[in-house]
Amino acid sequence: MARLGVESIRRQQLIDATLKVIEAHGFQSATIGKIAGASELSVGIVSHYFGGKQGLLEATMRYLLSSLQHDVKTSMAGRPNTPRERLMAIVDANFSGVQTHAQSAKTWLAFWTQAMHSPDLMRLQRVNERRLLSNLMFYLRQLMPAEQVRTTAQTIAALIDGFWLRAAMSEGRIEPDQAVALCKTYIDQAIHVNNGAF
Amino acid sequence: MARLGVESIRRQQLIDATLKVIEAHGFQSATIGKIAGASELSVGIVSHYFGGKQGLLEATMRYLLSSLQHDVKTSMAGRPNTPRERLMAIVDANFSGVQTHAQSAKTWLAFWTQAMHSPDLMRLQRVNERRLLSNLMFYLRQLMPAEQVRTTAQTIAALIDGFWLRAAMSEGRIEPDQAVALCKTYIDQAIHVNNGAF
DNA sequence: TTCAATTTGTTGAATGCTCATTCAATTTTG
DNA sequence: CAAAATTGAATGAGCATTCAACAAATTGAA
Repeated sequence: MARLGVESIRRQQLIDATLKVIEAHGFQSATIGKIAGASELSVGIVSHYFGGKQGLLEATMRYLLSSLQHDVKTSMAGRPNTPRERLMAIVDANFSGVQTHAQSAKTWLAFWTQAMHSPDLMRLQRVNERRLLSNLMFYLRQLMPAEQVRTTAQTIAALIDGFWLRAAMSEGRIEPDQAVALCKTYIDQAIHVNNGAF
Repeated sequence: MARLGVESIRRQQLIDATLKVIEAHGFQSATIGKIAGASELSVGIVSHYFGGKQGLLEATMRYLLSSLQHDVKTSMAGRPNTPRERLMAIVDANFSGVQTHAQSAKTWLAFWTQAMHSPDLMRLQRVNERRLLSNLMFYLRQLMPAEQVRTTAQTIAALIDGFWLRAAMSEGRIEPDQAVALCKTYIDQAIHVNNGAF
């Protein structure tokens, strides 16, 4: 019965171990040996299921990105379907991972850095960035003049990234709650200002 | 005559070479060998002047941070001494490095990542962050109610970091000019909104 | 059911590579 | 010639990858 199950179980074990090791020891010293140890499997298994270390790292980033997508959907599920609420849900989702795993921002940052020298990771990163941007623009379009939409979306995206970075650098000491609050404050400001108040 | 000069010349040669190599090959593969090659010196010289690779990396980050400080001073020099102009000068300075060296954002990002697992680099990073924040707060205090100052400063700082990150990820394709413009737009919005308009 | 045969899953020692560091030898400077 | 500066081959540590050997699960014939 476990024929098809074993493979996905092992893959997830290794991805979880990778995240754990990167959080604990940093990307540079996340070796196959440590990852295998953390997963209670052997070093050889990595090549078997992922073809090598690089494959495991890419799968791990894919997992992080899809988790984020999942968080966005979950965050939107129980809320009123208004443009403003949708924007707030996106902000919440982008910081919900930090709350559960206080140090996961470290992992993101490591992947961003790594992505700059790996075409595959870079591609993943871009897809995600575009999705966030077009998501934001879709809702902003319903709240302000068309010519303000793109720049506002870019600013929100930059804000999210900036606070993530801060969260990563501060060893978890910056409160995600605060970052969320400041992002939301900016969104309300932007809606207000771009409706003739400025 | 060159007794005291040689040391500082060699140090700067090696720091320049380090920046060049990181920009070209990435932080991970910036080896002593490549750095020595780029500086046209030998591998042994690194230990001689910096005690080892880690020492060279720290010195390089110190150099980047002091360059940024220098850019801030320069940027402020020829402008009216009003709070708003000072804020704009800070924004300009934070993106002037990107303009001259299109890929230096990569180096910053690499150092940020590295800093998270090196107490010395982390300390440098924190000092710099505090300086930026208190700088911003000093001028914002003259432009808005006291209770808005800290959060506005944090938002501006996050915006700057966020756009830097974007610049780094986009392989230099995001225009620093645009980032500067959006930061400035936010500052003017914040000044406006926090003076009773919202 | 029982037990080999076969397939599937897993191990970890051996291999070979990259790299930082060291330091005796060499060159340059004063 | 003494001191300072520089070299780069030698060393050894750390690491990813490989693969022959082992273990577990599955099958099917008796």
